[in-house]
Amino acid sequence: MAPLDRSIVANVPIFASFRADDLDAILRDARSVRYPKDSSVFDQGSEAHSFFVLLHGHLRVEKTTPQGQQIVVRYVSAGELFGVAQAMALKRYPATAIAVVDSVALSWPSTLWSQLTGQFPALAAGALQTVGSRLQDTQDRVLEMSSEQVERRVAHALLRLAKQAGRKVEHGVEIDFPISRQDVAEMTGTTLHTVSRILSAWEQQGLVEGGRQRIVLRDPHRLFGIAEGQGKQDQ
Amino acid sequence: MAPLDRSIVANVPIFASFRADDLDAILRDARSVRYPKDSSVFDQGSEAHSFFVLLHGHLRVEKTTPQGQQIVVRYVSAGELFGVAQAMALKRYPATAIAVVDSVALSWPSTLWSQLTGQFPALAAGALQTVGSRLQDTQDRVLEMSSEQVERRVAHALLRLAKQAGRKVEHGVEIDFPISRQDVAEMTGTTLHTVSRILSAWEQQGLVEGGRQRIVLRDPHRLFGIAEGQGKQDQ
DNA sequence: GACGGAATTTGCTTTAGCGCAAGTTCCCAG
DNA sequence: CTGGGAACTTGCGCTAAAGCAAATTCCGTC
Repeated sequence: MAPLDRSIVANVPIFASFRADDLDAILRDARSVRYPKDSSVFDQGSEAHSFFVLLHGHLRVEKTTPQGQQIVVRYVSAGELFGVAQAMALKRYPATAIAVVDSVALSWPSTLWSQLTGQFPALAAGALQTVGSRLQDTQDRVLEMSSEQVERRVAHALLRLAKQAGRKVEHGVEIDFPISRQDVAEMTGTTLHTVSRILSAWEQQGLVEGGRQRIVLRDPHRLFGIAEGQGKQDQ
Repeated sequence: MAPLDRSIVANVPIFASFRADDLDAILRDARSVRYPKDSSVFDQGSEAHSFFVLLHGHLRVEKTTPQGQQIVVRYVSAGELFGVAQAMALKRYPATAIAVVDSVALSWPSTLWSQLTGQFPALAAGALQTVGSRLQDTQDRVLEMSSEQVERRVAHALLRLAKQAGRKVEHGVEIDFPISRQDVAEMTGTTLHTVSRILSAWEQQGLVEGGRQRIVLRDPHRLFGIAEGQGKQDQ
């Protein structure tokens, strides 16, 4: 295995506060792995053998019921810690992570978690923050699903995606990875039909621009208005 | 402040693995506070001054949108760690915690968190587990809200409540604190009307027994059937 | 022991958005 | 460049559950 240079994690927030030699020590146990588009990094229900940091690309994390119903839990972007099941005392991964574009991740054996956190308390603190902010996001999502109608939820979802993985293009912000209507439906608790209808309507009004697995926000500001509920009285 | 004896945390899982003298050290900085029924332990948006362990009673944790829509995030039972906002790098509490019965909690100043976790790594590990399992629960809730209809969600919610805070009574399991139809609605993302209708129907069938802020499960097994979707074809 | 308010029940009406079905478009593979 | 399948669109009918409204029950209080 080629030794990993610490420069590769320069943009990983969780390692930002680490000293150079500590970083080297941590990276000694890491492996860098390439995940081609549409391959899985880990699968729901399989043994939680590793934890990861994403270096390049984007992952979709999805969760399926025994009956086959599926949701998109979240998207992972470069620099994020993920797959920390072991740290939460889980033996198995509670969800599946799929690369939506060619991606690269660092991985460590789960067995090292307790050793590393013992040695580097900042790692435990960082993980707690990561998990905490995910908890916040998920609770906000519950609140949203309880109180907002579908159109507003979709608007919120798109704005969040744009913020997390938006790329400025000529006439707006494009979501920087392939995403289908079905994916948006699974993020917002609705059906691909309803998402398609909503996006079509928005496209009419010049709010977004669609395409096959492609969404461009042309007017994020007005979209924000819809997300906040100011969208219906004046239109 | 009276010194706290370590016996009072005998039933707190997060402290289970601690040595007696470490426990004493931790308890030196703790305060024991009584919260009468309906009083708040902390309020959404206020400064996260403390973190807590619940010794006696039950709390309802609720979250409100700027527009006033509210959900019940969860119920806290004795022995649980809560209010760890600071540990997740939050300056303010993201929700409100209300005592639903007279309750007692230990509290520590948030400022001690980093010091204590530095000194006792098991505390950080325990917090990570706590937050992790909450994240799991919340994600399951999203999955449930996306894929199940209201009746099944209510069944799931009641079964969870019974498991967490059920008390065996003559003809079933009673939820051991006052809980209104409105509360159940806010746990399941529906309205009190719908919950009332569902409970009335179940009462007809002898599945539950209602009352003012009171729910007794008379036939948890059949309720489980409904929760899992086997409830509709044979009835 | 009557009063007042909160909690609950229940009927009726309405509707958002789901399910089904039938296209259409677009991309990739051969 | 042609065929096939996946992604997407769109129309239509239906229903679960929300919204609205009005009783009714229950409990603590004065």
